[in-house]
Amino acid sequence: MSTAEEMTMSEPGLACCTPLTGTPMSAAQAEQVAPLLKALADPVRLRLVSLIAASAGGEACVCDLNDAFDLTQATISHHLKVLHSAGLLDRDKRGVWVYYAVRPGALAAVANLFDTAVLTPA
Amino acid sequence: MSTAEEMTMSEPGLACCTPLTGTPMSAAQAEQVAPLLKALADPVRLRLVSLIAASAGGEACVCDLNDAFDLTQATISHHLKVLHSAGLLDRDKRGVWVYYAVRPGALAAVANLFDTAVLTPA
DNA sequence: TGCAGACATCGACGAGCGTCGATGTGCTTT
DNA sequence: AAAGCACATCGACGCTCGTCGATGTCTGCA
Repeated sequence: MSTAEEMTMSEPGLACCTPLTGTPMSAAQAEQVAPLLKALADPVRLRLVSLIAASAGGEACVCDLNDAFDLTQATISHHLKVLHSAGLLDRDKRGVWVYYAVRPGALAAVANLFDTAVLTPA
Repeated sequence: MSTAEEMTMSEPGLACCTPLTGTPMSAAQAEQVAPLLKALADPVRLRLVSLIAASAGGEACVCDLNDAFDLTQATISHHLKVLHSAGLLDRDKRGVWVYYAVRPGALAAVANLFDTAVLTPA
């Protein structure tokens, strides 16, 4: 899987070289964060997370979420599985119904990434 | 685009209904934010933004970025175009070299989305 | 015991994405 | 004017993704 083994970064004497002032994100760190963002980078999944977070108790059952979209139940179930696999949603089965809840701190971690991490220049 | 006309699946008197306490994200808003996240949801692009932000002056030229990856120059150019088209990067051509800079406030806007928006339950 | 509802899984299809080599464009130097 | 460099663009390839209909699994009720 891991293909890269990069070194050669700087050649002295070139005019276009921009020195690094901060510490950029490592390749391993990027490969770890990207799936989180990829899980959120979909209009339907974004609305799903929003709907769940805006529900009472921070949780919602699938039947409610299903009615909020013009999509098949199979598709909604797929999107919920993606969000759950990414660690963004918690799954709780109660009887016939399944309740999904936003995992505490999951979204805050994403926000923190763009707030205090190496991504923000100033 | 819109394929289905959904049938009303809701029957009154069901136990699984979860009332909304907050205001969830609208479909239009989700369609507007998703491309931003989709542009960031790639390990290479994440590192590109990080490298640019960590560079002196918050900008870096393509030749430097190109050396940081084991990828073709065409691929790096493609990723930079994606980030630029998404409004995350500013492009500035100086002579032969092209400098990319993180658009001010772009990442803060994403962070703000997960901080104060309807996505955070508590 | 059997049936109906809620949700997950499966296989399939079209569309989009990441990557590449090759080529084009524009600037600089000789 | 010609050559060389930096970067963008162009097809093309394989792979992944979003969506669907069909089917499977489990629960609760008659």
